[in-house]
Amino acid sequence: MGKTFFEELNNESATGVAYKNLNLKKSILGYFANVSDATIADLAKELNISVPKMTAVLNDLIQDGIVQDYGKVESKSGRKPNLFGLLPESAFFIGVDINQRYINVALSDLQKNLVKVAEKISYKLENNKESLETLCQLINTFIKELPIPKDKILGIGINISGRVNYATGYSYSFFNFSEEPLSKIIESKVGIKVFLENDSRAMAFGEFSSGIVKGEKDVLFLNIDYGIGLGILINGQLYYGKSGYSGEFGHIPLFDNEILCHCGKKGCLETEASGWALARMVKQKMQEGSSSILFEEKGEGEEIQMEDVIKAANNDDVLAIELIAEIGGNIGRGIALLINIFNPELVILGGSLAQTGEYIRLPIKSAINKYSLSLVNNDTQLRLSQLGKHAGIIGACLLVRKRLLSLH
Amino acid sequence: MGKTFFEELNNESATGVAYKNLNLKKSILGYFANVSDATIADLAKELNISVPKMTAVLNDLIQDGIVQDYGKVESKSGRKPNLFGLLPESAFFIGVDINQRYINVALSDLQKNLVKVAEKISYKLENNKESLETLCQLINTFIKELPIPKDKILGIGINISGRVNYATGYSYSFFNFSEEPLSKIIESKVGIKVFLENDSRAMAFGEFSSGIVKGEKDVLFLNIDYGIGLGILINGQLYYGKSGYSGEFGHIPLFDNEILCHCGKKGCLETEASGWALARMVKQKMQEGSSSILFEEKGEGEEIQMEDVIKAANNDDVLAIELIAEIGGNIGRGIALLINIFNPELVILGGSLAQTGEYIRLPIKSAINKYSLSLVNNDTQLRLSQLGKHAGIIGACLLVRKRLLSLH
DNA sequence: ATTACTTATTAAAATATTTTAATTATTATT
DNA sequence: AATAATAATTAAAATATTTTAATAAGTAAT
Repeated sequence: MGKTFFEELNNESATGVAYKNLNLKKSILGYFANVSDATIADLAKELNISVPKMTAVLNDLIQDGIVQDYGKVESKSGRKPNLFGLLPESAFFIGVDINQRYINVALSDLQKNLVKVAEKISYKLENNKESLETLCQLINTFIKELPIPKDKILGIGINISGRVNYATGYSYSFFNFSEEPLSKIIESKVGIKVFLENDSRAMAFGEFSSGIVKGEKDVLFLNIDYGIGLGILINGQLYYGKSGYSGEFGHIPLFDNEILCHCGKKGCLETEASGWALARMVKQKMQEGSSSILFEEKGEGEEIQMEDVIKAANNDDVLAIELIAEIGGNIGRGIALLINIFNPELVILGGSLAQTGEYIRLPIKSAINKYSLSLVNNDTQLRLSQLGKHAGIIGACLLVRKRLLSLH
Repeated sequence: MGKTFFEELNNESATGVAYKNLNLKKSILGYFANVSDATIADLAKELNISVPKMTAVLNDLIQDGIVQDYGKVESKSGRKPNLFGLLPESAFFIGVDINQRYINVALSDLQKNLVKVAEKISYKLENNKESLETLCQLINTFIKELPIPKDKILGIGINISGRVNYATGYSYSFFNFSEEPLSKIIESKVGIKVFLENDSRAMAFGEFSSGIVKGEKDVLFLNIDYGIGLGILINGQLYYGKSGYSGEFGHIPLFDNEILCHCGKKGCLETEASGWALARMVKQKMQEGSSSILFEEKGEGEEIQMEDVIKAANNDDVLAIELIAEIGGNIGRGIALLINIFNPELVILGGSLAQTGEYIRLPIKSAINKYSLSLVNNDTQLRLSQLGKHAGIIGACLLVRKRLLSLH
C-alpha cells in the first residue's frame, strides 16, 4: 500500500535531491499555512528558488492533492498572477476542549476553517476510567456524524488542564492510571492519532494563530478561570520547558497567607487570584451580611459559583465588581512579575473571568503599573482575549494542524 | 577596496546560487563554531550536501583564510580522514565586563581561546561622561598593547548592568546622556564595532557556551551579587523580550515589606535576597550585638561589604553562614516561582554570592522544594556556576563572536 | 478592435550539483 | 616490503537548477 502524502512528507530516510525536494515542499506548505496564499513569484522570491523550479514543485503539490490554484488575483497592471494555497478539504483535524462540566469539539479543515463546532456537550470530568470511556464515546459520536470520510481526519488535539507532557502523551493530573500514555489509549479507542495539550497553552496558540495577536512574537496568555493558567509564546513558538510543565503560574508562592491550595501548598497565587478565590470571597461577604443581587436569587444551601459573580458584575452589581477588582489587583501583581521577567510585547487576558472585560482589565492594569518597572511595562500591551470561550477549541484544532504539517 | 570575508558573509543582496553558497558557508562555520571541528564526510552528512561540493566549499573557505585543515585524525581503520575547523587567528573579539569598582577585559580568537585576559583593572563606574571617557581609554590601552593588528579585531562586546537594548545599542541605566546610542559613541572612540549586553545575560551565555551547561536547552542563570539578575536561555537561545529588558528578576514584587528598593518600589525580591540585603542584615545584627569575626576586623566607621561576609562564611563564621542561608531561602522562593513558570532543565547559581558554594546552594534547594510543584522541580538541576568570576568576560567575547559569525 | 504595455509562463542554454565510478592515499596485517 | 582493507579524493556522467531569452496571456488605453 502506498504511503499517503503526509506520511511521505515526514519520511526521514530521504537524502540528496529527494530530501531537498521534501524540504522545499514543507517550506511551501509552511508558507501557505503560516503566512498566506501566494503567487509563484512570491514564493520564488521568499524561498530563494527559481521560478521554473517553483512552478514544477507547485504542480507536484497540486498533483498530490494538497495545493490548489485559486485563480487570478488583483495586481497593479499587466497580466495578473495566479494565487496558490492549501486545498482546504484535503485534510481535516479535530479539536477537543475538556472542561469540568462539558466538552467542546470541532472539526477544522486544512485552511483553518471550522467546518463543524459542537459546544457545551454535557460531560463530567472525573478522574476515573468511566469518565475517560465516556469522553472517547463522545468523540466517536462526533466523528460518526461528520459528512467527511474518517481517513481524511489526520489527527485529534485534546486540551486538558493540569500537567501534560505533549511529547510523551502522558497526562499527570487526569486519567493517569495506566502504564501506557493517555494519548495512546485514546488513540486506540478512536482510531485517529491523538495529541494532548495543556488547556492554557492551547488557548494561547488559538489567540496567537487566529485571535488578538497581530505579529507580536513574545506573548503571554492568561487563562483566568477557577484556576489560573499561563501560555507562553516566545519568538512566535509555544514554550514548553523540559517536560511540558511550563506555565504553572497559579502555584507560584506570591502570598503570605494560610489558605491551603489544591496543590497542597500555601500562599499560591491561585489562593487570592482566581475564580476559586472569588467564590471564597463572595461566600465570606455573604456571611458578613453584605448585600448583592447575588444573594437574592440563590435558594437555601445553593452555592454561588464563579459564573454567577461574572453575570452579576456584567449586570452592574457593586459587590461583584468590587470583588473582581480585588482579584484583578492580585492577578495584576502576578502579571507585573511576569512582565519584569519576560518583557513581553503583549499580555492577553483570557478564560471565563476575562468575560468581565474592563471590570477585570483595569485593576489588572493598575497593579501592573504599580508593581513592575515602568520602562519595561511601557513595552507591554494588555488586551482581552478575542476568541473568548472558543480559544481552546480553535487552539486544539490548529495545534494538530501545525504538528501534522510539521510546521515550525 | 574589496570587502572582507565577514562583510561578504553578511551580504544581504546575494540571490540565487550566490545566496545558497553564502548560506552553506554560514552553515559550515556555524557547525564548526557551535558543534565541533569535522571531516568532510561529517559535514556532507550533517548539512545534506554531496562530498564533492563540500570539498569545493571547504577549499573556498580555506582560501578565504577562515578555515584550517587540522590534518589527519584517528579512526577505526583504513585511511584516516582530515579534520577541518576554524582558523583561530583569522579573527579576534574583545569582551569588556564592567563592574562597580573595576573592569575585566579579554581578547578571544575565533576558536574561543582567551588569548589575553586583563582582570580587575581599577575603574569606578559612575553615571557621567568622564567615567565613560575613562572606560574608552582603558579599552584603547588594552587594544594598543595587543600583539595583533587592530583590523583583525572584528568587534567588542560590553557587559553593563541594568536595562540594555542590544538591538538599538541604547543603555538606559548607565551613560544614557546622548541622542546617539551608547554603542555608537563607544564605537566612534575606539574604532571597532561595539555590541552592548546586559551583564547577567552575557554571563548566562558564557556558562552556556563553555561552562556548566552540557546540552541542556532551557536554562536559567542567576547572577547573585549586590543586585540579582537573571539570564534566560530558551531552546539554547538567549531570550531578550521586546526591547531586551527581560530578566528583571530582582524587581519582582515578592515581599510585603517596607524596604525601599533602588528602583523606587517596595517589596522587590532584591530587598530581601541580594548582596545588598545581606549587607543590611549584617549591619542590623551588629547593632543587635551579635558576635562574629566580621565585626572584629573592621575599624571605626568602616562599612562591612558583601565581600567581607562571603569571606567570613568561607572561613566558617556562623553568623555569616546563617545570614547567607536566610538570603538563600529568599532567593530560593524566587527561583521556585521561576521553576513553576519555566520548567527549566537547569538553574545555574552565579555571581559573587555563588562563591559561597553549598552555603548558599543548600538553602536555595530547600526553598525550591518547599515552594515549587514537586513534579516540576524534579526536572530541574541546581548547579553552581563553573566559570565563576570569568563568566561575564567569556560571555562577552563569545557573544560578539556569535553575532559576527551570524550564528543562530 | 487594436495597440502598447506588463507580467506570467514556457523553452532553451548555461551552470551547478549529485551520483556513480575510478583512483589514490593511508593504515594494519602478514 | 607486500598485501588487503578502508576511506578520502578526484573524475566523469547523469541530473537538476538556475539563468536567460522567447513566447503567451492578460490589461488598460486609444
